[in-house]
Amino acid sequence: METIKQRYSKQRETILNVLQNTVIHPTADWIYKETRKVIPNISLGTVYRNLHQLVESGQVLKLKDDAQDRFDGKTDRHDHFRCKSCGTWYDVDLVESGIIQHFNQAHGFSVESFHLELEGTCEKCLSN
Amino acid sequence: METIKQRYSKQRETILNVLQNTVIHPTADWIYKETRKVIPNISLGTVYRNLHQLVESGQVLKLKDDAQDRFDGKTDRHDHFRCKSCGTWYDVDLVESGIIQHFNQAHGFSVESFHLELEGTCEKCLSN
DNA sequence: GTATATGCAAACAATTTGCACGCCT
DNA sequence: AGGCGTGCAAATTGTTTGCATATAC
Repeated sequence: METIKQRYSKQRETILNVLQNTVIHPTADWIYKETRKVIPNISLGTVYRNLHQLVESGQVLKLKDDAQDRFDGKTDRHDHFRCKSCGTWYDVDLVESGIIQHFNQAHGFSVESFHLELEGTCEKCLSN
Repeated sequence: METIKQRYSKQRETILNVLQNTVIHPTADWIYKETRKVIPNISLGTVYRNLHQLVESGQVLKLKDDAQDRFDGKTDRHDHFRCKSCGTWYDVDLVESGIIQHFNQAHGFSVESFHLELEGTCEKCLSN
């Protein structure tokens, strides 16, 4: 194990700030453009490097969209509703039972499909 | 709306066969290599084109992994457990309550996180 | 015969990386 | 001073596409 020494950088701080002040679950490119408003000469490579670091250190979540990666500055456990029509990602809270019906009523959405992805360590790897 | 006219092709049939006879949720490249064992001169472009068609026509599911796409020949509704250590995707069945505990006991897995992604149409788009 | 499917290679788009220089600590 | 961070541009990776030919119907 190796502790990552992370120095302060204006670029990283700005990127994190941008992410924590939006609800749109943006792509790297959107973040890049937004960050440029504050640091006009920041490079795309730097944005990617810092996003990667922020994900590693748990300050930011990486979401799996169709083409590009998306990022989420909200790191407390929550779920998502993704509109098939406009692609918007909404933050949502789980309800314990009658999930879908309850959900549609509460939000005015129309849920057509859902997918639960569990992550952790499988039996095989646990025994290694 | 346009009905897609899909002709028979040995390539597509073989790809679908490969997908329906594995549980590993493979990448396009793995499918390519596997298909080559049957049709040695099949091209990677053809594999991608057919995977896309099979997804469109609902015969195959596309999963969102980290880097590459993964595909699933099992199309009935089900969920996944993904091992953080070895990356394996397991097919799993949801249980109605006490999901995580029940789950760990039933499979011998150690669930560390989960994420429910709902898809459908949002309120805004419903009114268009 | 005609539209769909193919192999091949070139094009693309998102992301990563090597390098020389800059800036925290 | 030493090492992490940066900007830039080139490289890499996964996927898509144009084109001429082959095949299904």
